[in-house]
Amino acid sequence: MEGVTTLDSRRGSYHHGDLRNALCESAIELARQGGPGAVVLREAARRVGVSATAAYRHFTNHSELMYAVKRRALDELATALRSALDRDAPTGDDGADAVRDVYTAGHAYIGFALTETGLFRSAFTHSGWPLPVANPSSITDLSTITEQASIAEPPRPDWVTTNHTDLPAYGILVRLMDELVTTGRLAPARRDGADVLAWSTVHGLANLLLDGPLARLPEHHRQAAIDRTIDLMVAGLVTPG
Amino acid sequence: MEGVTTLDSRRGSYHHGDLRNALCESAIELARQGGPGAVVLREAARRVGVSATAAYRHFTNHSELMYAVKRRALDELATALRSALDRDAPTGDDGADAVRDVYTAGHAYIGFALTETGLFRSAFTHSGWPLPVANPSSITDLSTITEQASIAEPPRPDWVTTNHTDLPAYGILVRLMDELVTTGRLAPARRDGADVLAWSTVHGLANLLLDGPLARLPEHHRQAAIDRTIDLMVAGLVTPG
DNA sequence: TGTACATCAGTGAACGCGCGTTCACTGATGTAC
DNA sequence: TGTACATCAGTGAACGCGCGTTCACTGATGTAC
Repeated sequence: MEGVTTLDSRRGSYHHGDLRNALCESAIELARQGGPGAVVLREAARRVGVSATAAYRHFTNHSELMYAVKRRALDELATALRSALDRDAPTGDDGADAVRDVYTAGHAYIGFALTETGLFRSAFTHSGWPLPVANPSSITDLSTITEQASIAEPPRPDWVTTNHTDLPAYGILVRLMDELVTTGRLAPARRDGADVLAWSTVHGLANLLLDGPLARLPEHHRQAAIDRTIDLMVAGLVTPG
Repeated sequence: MEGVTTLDSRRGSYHHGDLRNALCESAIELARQGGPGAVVLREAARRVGVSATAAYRHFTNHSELMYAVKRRALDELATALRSALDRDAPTGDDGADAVRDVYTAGHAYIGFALTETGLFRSAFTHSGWPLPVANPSSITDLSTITEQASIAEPPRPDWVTTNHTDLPAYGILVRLMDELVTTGRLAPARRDGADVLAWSTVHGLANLLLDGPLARLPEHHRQAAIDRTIDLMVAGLVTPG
């Protein structure tokens, strides 16, 4: 047990030992409760029990902290999707499973937006700092994007890459769409852009429900709108099985 | 010409005569240039050439000003849609026209988001103050909504109603979908929720392009993503003509 | 038609707030010899 | 193994900023008699 002392033995001492992560965690919690506007550097430091100045040893400024929160929020979204999908047991009918997975992911996406609203808003707030570039299926020449992206990179670009692993939620979506094609439930001619369509649909619905004109639908109408929208989206995409 | 003096003759005098509108206009301009965060009561007053305090004769607080901006931004969106639709001349084939109108409106929606980004963000920013409730086609019992809505109303609810006229953009969408049904291009069984689906799709795409992982697509890929997404959405909805 | 007076629509100074950020600093840590 | 010293990771006070909002006020307007 002696090898693992580093973190715990340092806690409480003058040197925190893991302050960057602690600040991140604290900032995420602020975002979870109050959305992107609640991500206040001073408050995050306060909650960790450290002076505000200390944060500047680990983040060049507030934007970088905000950016870290944004990335983490996107990760939590992906995790939510993944764990919803994991709950689906295979039925033996691969095609039906593939379609069902799209439903599941769609509902999980909306569910995340409605229950983790603060994180959802933080994930998609306008930060000024660019996200990694998504890689829609309709775009074949990835190299161009990667290039273009790294040219437009902000000052310290090491925390930005263009790998798919950086956008796990999008990776999940791509996999789901591929699965539809593999099982013959999505015509290959419709595969291009199908991921962006699916994403746009659930993302737009989430936003309309949160901040748009659907914000005050009574609960059961809200659920009906969600079900119906996802139904129509899937029905428009897949070929009947 | 003597009857119309009121406004102009008062301008420059101690009493402005139309300060509420002037502040609104000023605030809208701030929103246009900098989004919802740029809507600063003091700055709006400054630009009108009036003390900040004066604004409090016309708005109870900053939220009410923000709300006015939000409403106006939604109006401008509707106007953009309408004028794009007006540019389409009838071809004689009503069914084809109805489908084309959906394309046109979809592209105009995205276009508005991309060119009037500040206003678009302001229209859909989280304000804390509720918008009028949209009235999705899948919800038949309007009276329930209206009731529920007015119960949950904020202190001074006279500028909030639940009429369709208050959500002109949504009214346009409803009309387009009805037209699809009338011309036989949308199966009546799919009519319910079709408006919410269409709205979600373009709204989601707009947000992903502005603040999401599609934000940094190179221009021509961006245009391809827009075209393809709207194509797929329409294709999934209408019956081939 | 003139006048007294209530009301309306402005003014300008000030308040408190909390933020991001900078500064000069100091205690803890790790490393070269 | 001990020691000198560079570097690292914190501290606390302070700055400037601009905001929303309140206060006591005053000049302009409109109305009753």
